[in-house]
Amino acid sequence: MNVRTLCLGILSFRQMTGYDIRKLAAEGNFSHFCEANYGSIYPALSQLTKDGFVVFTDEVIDGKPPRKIYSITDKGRSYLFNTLNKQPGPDRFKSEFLFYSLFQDKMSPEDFRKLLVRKIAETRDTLESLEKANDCCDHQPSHFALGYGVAMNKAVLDYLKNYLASFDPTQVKEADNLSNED
Amino acid sequence: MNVRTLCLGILSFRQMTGYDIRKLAAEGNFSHFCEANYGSIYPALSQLTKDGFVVFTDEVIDGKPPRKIYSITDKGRSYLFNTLNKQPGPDRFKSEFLFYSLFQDKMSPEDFRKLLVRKIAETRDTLESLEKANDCCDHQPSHFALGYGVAMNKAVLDYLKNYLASFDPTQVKEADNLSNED
DNA sequence: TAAGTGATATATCAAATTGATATATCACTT
DNA sequence: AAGTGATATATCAATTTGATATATCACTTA
Repeated sequence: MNVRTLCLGILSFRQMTGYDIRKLAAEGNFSHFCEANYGSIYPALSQLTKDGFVVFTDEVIDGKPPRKIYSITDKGRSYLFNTLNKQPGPDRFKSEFLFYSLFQDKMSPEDFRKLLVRKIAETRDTLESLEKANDCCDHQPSHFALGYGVAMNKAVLDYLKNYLASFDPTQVKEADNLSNED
Repeated sequence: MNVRTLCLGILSFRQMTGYDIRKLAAEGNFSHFCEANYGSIYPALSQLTKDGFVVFTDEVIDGKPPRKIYSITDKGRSYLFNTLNKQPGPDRFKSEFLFYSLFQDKMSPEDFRKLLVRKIAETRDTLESLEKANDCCDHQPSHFALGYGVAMNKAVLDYLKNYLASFDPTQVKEADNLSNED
């Protein structure tokens, strides 16, 4: 699925700017299972406009930066639902952390432990943000996807904590106290 | 982490051809947490050769296609371990399936159920392959990463099965009988 | 009040990567 | 003898990433 279809899908929920789409797809709840940046979103919107799948209105309000507000058209909607009838491709998971873990025996135990502790903190933060989002939108379309993310991250967090505990039981607390933001 | 580092890491375990690397990174056990294709691997190997991080020997055996067997150099090894000292980037997860799930209320229940059943079969196949791989290589460097994948896919499988059950209890068996290979 | 920071907003571009395709040989089956 | 599938290298258009440029506004802080 390319960025054009992603934009079309997001615009099917409500009209918005390219900036808004990027926020959803790189920071918001959508970002847990899709990704897109300005460099692909703006060209995608241009192409979709050319194809008649979306239209935009220039909003020029005095004292605000001008915006292009994109809306999906009937043609775009029917193209989207046609795409959605095809089978989705497989999930894709990339983890630099797991690649690093292959070299555990080339690192000092100290270094690997640090890696684990950081990953635990990161996973816990992700999990918390997913749970929070899931509580807020009980009947939203994203409820199922958020629950999927919660289940996945819970399992990963357990696995990591258990591994750290078997590695060194005194260190589980360290991860609990480390915020991921530093 | 780019494909050059990926190749370097894989070559640090043993010498092999570009074709072998691609198999690991697109089909083998490595493919569960990293990805690369010919189009990025061969250019990466050229660059690594230019940089002196790897060397290759031309193997020309009569009655076999000629191969370039790449090995990591000391310079390459030290560059790799230097890279591994940096912090790994965050995991990346992309799921076309979850994106599709956002449009559940735009689909017929029948269509969404089919989507679920297929995903369950796919996840079960992935899980089985990970468990099998993990059993074979108890003390391999990939043991931790495979366990991570097992934990993740188990949780996802449970979540999907529970959702399907709540959706329609008679259909859980259908997923159990459906092979993913069709 | 001036300066600085961070959010909003659009846009572009080099570099990296994907996904497909081309080419060729060998092993195996039909 | 023909066809299929695995081994093996290589290229390329299209897509995507990640960074950067530009500009305005809101807010804080010195």
